[in-house]
Amino acid sequence: MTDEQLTTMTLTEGSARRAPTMRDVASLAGVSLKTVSRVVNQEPGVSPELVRRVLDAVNLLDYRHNLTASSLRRADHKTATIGMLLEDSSNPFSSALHRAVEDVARGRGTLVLAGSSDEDPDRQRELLHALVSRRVDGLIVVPASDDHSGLLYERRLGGPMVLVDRPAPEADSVTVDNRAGTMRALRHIVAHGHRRVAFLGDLRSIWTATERHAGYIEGLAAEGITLDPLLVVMDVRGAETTERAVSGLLTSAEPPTALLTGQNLITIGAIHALQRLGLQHRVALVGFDDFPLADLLDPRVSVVAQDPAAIGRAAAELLFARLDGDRGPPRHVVVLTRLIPRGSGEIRPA
Amino acid sequence: MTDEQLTTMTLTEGSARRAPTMRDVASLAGVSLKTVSRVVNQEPGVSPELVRRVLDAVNLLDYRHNLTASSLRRADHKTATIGMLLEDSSNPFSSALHRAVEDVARGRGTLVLAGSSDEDPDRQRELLHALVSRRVDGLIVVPASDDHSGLLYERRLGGPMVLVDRPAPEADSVTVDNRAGTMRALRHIVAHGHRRVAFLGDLRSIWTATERHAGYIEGLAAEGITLDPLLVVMDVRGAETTERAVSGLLTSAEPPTALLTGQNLITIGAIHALQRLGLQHRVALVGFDDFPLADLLDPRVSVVAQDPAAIGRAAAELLFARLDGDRGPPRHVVVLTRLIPRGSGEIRPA
DNA sequence: CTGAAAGCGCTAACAC
DNA sequence: GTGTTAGCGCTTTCAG
Repeated sequence: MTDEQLTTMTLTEGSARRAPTMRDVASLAGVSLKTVSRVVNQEPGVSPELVRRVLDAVNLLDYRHNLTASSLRRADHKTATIGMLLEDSSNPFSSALHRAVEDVARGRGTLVLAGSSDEDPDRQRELLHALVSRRVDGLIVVPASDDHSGLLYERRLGGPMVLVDRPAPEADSVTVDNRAGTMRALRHIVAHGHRRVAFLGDLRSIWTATERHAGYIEGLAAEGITLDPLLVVMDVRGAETTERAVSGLLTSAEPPTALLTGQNLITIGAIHALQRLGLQHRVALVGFDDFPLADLLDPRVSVVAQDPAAIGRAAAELLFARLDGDRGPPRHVVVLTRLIPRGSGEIRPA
Repeated sequence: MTDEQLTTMTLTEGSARRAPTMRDVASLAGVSLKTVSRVVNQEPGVSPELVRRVLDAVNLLDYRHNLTASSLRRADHKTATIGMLLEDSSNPFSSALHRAVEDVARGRGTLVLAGSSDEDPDRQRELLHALVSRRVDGLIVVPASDDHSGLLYERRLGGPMVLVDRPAPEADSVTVDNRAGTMRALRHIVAHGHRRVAFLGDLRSIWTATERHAGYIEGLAAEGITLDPLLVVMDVRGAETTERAVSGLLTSAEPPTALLTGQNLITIGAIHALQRLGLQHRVALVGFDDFPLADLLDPRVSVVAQDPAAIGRAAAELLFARLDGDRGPPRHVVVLTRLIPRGSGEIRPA
């Protein structure tokens, strides 16, 4: 590039100037396009003198490497971007997951393209399509409902995929010990003298909900307590319906003396109901999944805590192992939950 | 594509098959590449018969449009992806923001590439670079600290940029009425009989922290109360340091009768300290920024609430207006905060 | 060590 | 309506 050309570019700065390309850098530095490519990609074997000239030109022009063009031509077609399908990026579990994945990805120079499915299979399909169209290197997915078929089909086309929170035999997955965690919670409650423990669970279409429900059933059996179907409410969704369900339970003829809630928002709804009835210090409560400020409430809320950061990290590491060429059979990581007694779960029956 | 070729492809299905391209679709459908492009991009003027043949071939081959190649060639160079720089995707304010932007973007067929800067300018630069390299169509940024220079410089190169939470004259921005909101909170506290109101603020390097501090000062003046410097603690970061600061204030010779906290985590730290001292029902508290479960605590926490969803929506709409060609001067949207009295802010002095 | 030519998968601009 | 040609910005391949 001659001085005259450079001047012209400077003059047109105000307008929407075309972004400089490698060619521009090359002609300004007086080298070939390929040499610029080598420097930009930090390939070895370029003389220090040329490296300097190229770098100077890069700075002068504010050249920014175009990864979209790069990955198009590149043999491995990698975009250094992974996709993530969340249930809802605004809920604390999802966002902690997202953050953990982001942190692992950053260490590998990779960015995360995330979307929220809201448990809607259509939305999930749409997002999946959008991510595949952008040729993400791999996917981390919290599957909406249990329709894994479309998901696994798409996996055949795109790169590797790691399932989170809900497993499938054919794919890598990271889940928690839902049954064992729930059983431990039940044992804990029973150890404090309760025999009538109600269980409130999420939509039965969600795998974790049925697993936790199963854990409750197994736990009762292990403790030699007969299941009372009236104490089980499934398909509870969100805080509001939970409030009604809990109120119904507690004002019934034979109310439970303790509650075991199968999910975050259900726990919060239950607390609302207990407070409204003034029973928060008389009815025991253990929730599955921890939440912020659980230790600031009165009573402090006992929970079976998941570790979303550990889950996210595990998922990301599985994915990157695949991207590094691991062709082994599907791996299924189970991250353990932890019972945190804080007060609400240690209330004894009247 | 002949039948023989198709058979060969089917046979190699098990191995890592190259993803089908438009050419593959074209030859299978017996049309030109351009016709496939027209169908895939839903351009008008293709006979129904050919549309059908192309679509059949697409389904048969599981063809997925390659957006990276498309945007490279396309005149506008749009990638249908926007970048978002957050403080920390795992905190509730950031994730609500993210979600709101995602929702607006979805309506425009656009995906969101997000990263967390953790208030670190280096990390911010790095992420910015990564986003620009991927040629995002535009950026929504919650600036780390107040070093806007690098940010605005990058803006000249890339597409449009909207600043959130911290404004700059040269760029579009969405902020909240930090001063007015804080003044309203102070007036509210004073109206309940307090004269000694302490203020705890975040790092002075953060614009919102200084604005809220200024609101406190102005509020005092408006109420005719002399500022007592001993009641002001700035540069409080996180829950722990807050706890120490609050304990110090409340055990001093002339303790405050009310607390005004300038940020989420500071409010929570203050509650911890108050609970530890058993003063939560004696010292009034109003926090800037709402948080989940604030209405489940005892006492319920009065706050000046921001509306992260509205902020995110506004930011996304500003950005898409620019992407639609708006070349007007920078616009600065201010989203109003709202005082929510819940109990803690209505405690009267002893 | 450096460079010229070809082409990644797609769309723009023009033929027909 | 449909097809042909050129080329987006880059990396690959291969020649020097």
